[in-house]
Amino acid sequence: MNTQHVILGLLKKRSFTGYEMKNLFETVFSFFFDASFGTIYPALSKMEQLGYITKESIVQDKRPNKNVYTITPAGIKQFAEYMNSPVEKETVRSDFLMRMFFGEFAQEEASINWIKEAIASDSEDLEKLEAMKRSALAIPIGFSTKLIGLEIGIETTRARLKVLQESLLKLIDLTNPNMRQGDQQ
Amino acid sequence: MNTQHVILGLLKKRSFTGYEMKNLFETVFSFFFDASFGTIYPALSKMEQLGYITKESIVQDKRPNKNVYTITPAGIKQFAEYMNSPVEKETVRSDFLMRMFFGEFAQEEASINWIKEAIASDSEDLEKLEAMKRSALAIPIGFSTKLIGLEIGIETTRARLKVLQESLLKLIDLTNPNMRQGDQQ
DNA sequence: CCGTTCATGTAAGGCGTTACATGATTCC
DNA sequence: GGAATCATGTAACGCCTTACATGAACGG
Repeated sequence: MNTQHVILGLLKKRSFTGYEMKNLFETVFSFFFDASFGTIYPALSKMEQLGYITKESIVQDKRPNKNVYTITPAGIKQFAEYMNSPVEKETVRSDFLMRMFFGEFAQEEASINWIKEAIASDSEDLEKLEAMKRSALAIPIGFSTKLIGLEIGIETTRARLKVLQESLLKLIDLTNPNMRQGDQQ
Repeated sequence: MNTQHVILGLLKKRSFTGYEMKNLFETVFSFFFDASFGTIYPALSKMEQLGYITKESIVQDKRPNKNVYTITPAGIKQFAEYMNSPVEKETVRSDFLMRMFFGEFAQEEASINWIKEAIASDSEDLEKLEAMKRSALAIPIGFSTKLIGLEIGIETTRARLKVLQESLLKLIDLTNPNMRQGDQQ
């Protein structure tokens, strides 16, 4: 799976500009995919050359002109090939977990701060995902596989948060052995 | 965080060969990092050139010769710089979740099979992670941030599995509306 | 005998990031 | 007045994947 496949999937639904695609990547896809403008625009040019998509330039006033892309039969075929290929293994790259692994080489305070940051960031993510779920359920169409990504996002983020919060308490206890419940510095 | 930083972190603990590093990436790091030989060996050459590590060639009989790498003061400094840099955002790339998102463009049977495959793969991962946790706890040193990665791996995989199993039942229900509990085909 | 482990590397190509470049409009 | 939104692109560079290349020893 690469950016081209994802773009084709989006364009199967309707036509989009590169800018709109980036917005989707930052919201609905944020949990399992990302691509920057530096990836999207060159991909669109290449796909147009390859005949998978066509470009229509739309002149706007009060706004910059925009290019709207539409999938072609060749693009539809290409997307079908992707959907028939074996599913690739999920990859995760976590600088945070790497630092937890190398925790012995960091100052205790640094580790504690990294965990606090992770909790803050995961909490934000969780809120966003829950908001997305609410809006998805507001239009009731019954169950769709589209909800699976959202559900997995929500449940795994909750699980992470729980582990992080418990770990933070344990670490603080180790760093400050004299501090007990109710104590204040 | 890139492969060089991870290698430096490993070598802070003790010296390793490229081959041994790859084993670590496949086991203890598998949940949040990966690097293939095609990444590791060129990285080691470059790091030697840059003076971050030194190479010692060891001749073995009954086994291929090997190169054991050791960190230098320059490498230690480089690693410290990494540990002082801001933590990068975690990235996930999931072909499986993308296909769930594009589920409407796949045959229902294909979606069901992908979910079954995901359940099988996650179950295997969970067993491996739990085995790793057991061996980590067998040497009791109390709490260490190293356990956080393991815990997060275990708890998020459990959360994923739960969502997947529930989703599978819902999908099968939709596909086969006449099948009820207790029915057999 | 066959698969796995041990062990290292190269080469080509694809993919992606980051920074640079531009600029009007609209909301606070 | 300043930040965000709308909107597209290039260029350089770095990183990583995949396939290729080699080959002995050992366990089942």
